[in-house]
Amino acid sequence: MGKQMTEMLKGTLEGIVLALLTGKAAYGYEITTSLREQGFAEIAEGTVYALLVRIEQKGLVDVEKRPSEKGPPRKVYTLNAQGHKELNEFWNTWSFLSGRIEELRKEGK
Amino acid sequence: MGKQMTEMLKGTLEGIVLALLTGKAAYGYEITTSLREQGFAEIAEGTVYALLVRIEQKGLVDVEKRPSEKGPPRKVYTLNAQGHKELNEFWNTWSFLSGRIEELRKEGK
DNA sequence: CGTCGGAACCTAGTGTTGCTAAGTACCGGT
DNA sequence: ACCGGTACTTAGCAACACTAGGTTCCGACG
Repeated sequence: MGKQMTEMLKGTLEGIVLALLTGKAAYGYEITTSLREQGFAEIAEGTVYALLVRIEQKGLVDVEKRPSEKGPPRKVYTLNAQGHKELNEFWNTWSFLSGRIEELRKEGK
Repeated sequence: MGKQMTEMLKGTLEGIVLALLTGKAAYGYEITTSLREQGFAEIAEGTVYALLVRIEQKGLVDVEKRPSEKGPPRKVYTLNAQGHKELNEFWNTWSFLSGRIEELRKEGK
């Protein structure tokens, strides 16, 4: 993974995952492959699982264990009220930063 | 500063500063106040200086010391060829990430 | 003359984050 | 009995922004 992308993901990856969880609960392995299909080709598996542990401990998601036909039980994550709130703040922060940066890009040319 | 913003700045602040330097050389104190005027209200002074040391060591900028009428000599930073290259990569990385995230926002509603 | 404040810069230590690399557990097919 | 895919976990590392101090230089003011 590019070093730049790695650093840029800090602070945004959590929001990305929260956004992925809106409307549709999902489990770790699913989220990882989903991210890869959506272009985040080289996101490390361990990164996603660590992030999920974090947002669980922050109380942003509810967790339910469901048996799988193909392997060990899945941990299914659902966005709860606090998670929605956090996601909302994420969009606010993102909008501000994104706005500032796009302005810089315009001025640049 | 919001925790989210702090984390989100990782990986983008360097690009922001590089962008600020395009076309116009500047020194640390100037960059800090400039950032604050542009809405990054609570950026820590030390953060900017540390970042400047970093991009200097990476060879992205040329440095020239100029005396100041009002205090210790200023270190004026100018974007060099490698800096422009890095900035270009920054815009690519940013475009990709920004595009992905905006798509997530659309899908979210 | 001394000192206070603003301009300008520097640095050691901390917390958060994503990555690396390795491992464990479960199951079907060969 | 073993391999590969599914699914999750963990310890240690590197990069980055922040905290909280500090230093240097100068003019103004009492």
